[in-house]
Amino acid sequence: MDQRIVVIDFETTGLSARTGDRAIEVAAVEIIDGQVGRHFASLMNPGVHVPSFITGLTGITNAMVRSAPDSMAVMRGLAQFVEDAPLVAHNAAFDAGFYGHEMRMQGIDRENPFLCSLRVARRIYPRAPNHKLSTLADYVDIPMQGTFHRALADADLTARIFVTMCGDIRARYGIRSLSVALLERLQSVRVASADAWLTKVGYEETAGTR
DNA sequence: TGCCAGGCCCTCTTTAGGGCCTT
Repeated sequence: MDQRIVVIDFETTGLSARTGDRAIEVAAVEIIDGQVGRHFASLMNPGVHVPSFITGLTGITNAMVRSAPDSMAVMRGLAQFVEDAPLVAHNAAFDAGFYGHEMRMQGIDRENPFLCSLRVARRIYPRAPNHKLSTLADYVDIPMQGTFHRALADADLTARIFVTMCGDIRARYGIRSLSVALLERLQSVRVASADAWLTKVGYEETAGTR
């Protein structure tokens, strides 16, 4: 894939922006020419309390958030880093919800398309024990660098898993031009028929170059 | 008062239910 894409991960106060939860940390990692490149990462202060459960899960404390830049500054920096790139997240519905919510709260108009590494993984690695980020890292033999449930470590790991998945798709099915559009199509193919669909796509691409 | 996320995905389905995944 020669298009610049950006992997994004939020740490938040809970599971839903709609019920008042807010982002407290964000990281974005770019992928260019199939290689992991620059990153953007920051804690952010939305002015809300961090629940003890979240501190236990992430290690992010109320003191850390209070001394962080406010949400406006961080989301502006994130918008500059992301630009108009397609975004990738593990369980994208979650991160897309917070991305849209936090951008709107700061008056920033962004409509980046999202790809879901979880949905792709379910189709490419149907035999994995499960499709949690940590399990997938073990399954494709990628070591974690950093701490789970911190934004930069999770985004970087997601980026390296995504690059590996794209490489496996190319190698397994003979697909050379692995575009964002093709991955969006793959996400909508039923899990049970993804293997046959990718085989067909690879065959058609090979036939088209003869 | 009682409840409190929500989209994806499979199956003992489709007039539904429950597990998976994210924090």
